[in-house]
Amino acid sequence: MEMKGVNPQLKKGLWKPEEDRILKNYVEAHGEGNWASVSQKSGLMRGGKSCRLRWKNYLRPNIKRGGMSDEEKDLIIRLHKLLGNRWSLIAGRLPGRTDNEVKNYWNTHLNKRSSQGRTTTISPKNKNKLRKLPNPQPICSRSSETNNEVSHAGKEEELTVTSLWMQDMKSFNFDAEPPFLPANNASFFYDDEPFMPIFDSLALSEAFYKIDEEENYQQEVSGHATVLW
DNA sequence: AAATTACTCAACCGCGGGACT
DNA sequence: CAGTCCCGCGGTTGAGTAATT
Repeated sequence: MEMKGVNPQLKKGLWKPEEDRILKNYVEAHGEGNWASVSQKSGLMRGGKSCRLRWKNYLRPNIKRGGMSDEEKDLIIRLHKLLGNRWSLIAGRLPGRTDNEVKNYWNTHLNKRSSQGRTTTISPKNKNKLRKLPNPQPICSRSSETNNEVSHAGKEEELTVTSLWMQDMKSFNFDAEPPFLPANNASFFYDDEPFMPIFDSLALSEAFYKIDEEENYQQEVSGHATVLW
């Protein structure tokens, strides 16, 4: 039996353009899947997981790059409220965006926890630990955003995001049509990743139940339907 | 101008689940 | 049923870069 695990021959780290070209050519010729053999057959000295990730997050057709639009930000916030950290599910609602990109965007731009408590000077040795400090604030709390982080370029964006969030809390209508079908805007979804209404709606309805049970939102929110589905 | 600090995001890791034998 | 393989997910890291001192 062959040992699984670390292969010191395998290359790690950032992909070079030449490696991208090899992987892209190989996958376009042979199709996706069986990533473990890709590195051998293509000549890439990369692990299967690395190849798969590079393809999925970067080389795959129809990947959208660049900053998130306001609509995408709004959608991420809303879906995260519903689904939590189920990034692949959230990314499935954002055409051209990957779960990794959504996760990164949330952690760096939308998650207030990651930007709180940075006012003290941290030594270089500890700087990486800073992000791991537990934070008692709930996700998306706005409690501390007025007393610091007022002097960088992201301020305007944060205000936009948080105002969207406040708007969301007022406008999201949990009595609206259940999210079981995408109705007439099917073009909203991936062409190459078909929407799966049954599984998706199970997850979403589960999220609805949780919200209903834990926070009793249905009594608090009312008004017009919003644009999730 | 150089050093330090902060931030971003591509990529890695470990784990769990499904398919197959 | 147990073992193995493969895939996909979410958490985390750290290199590269931008901003600040």
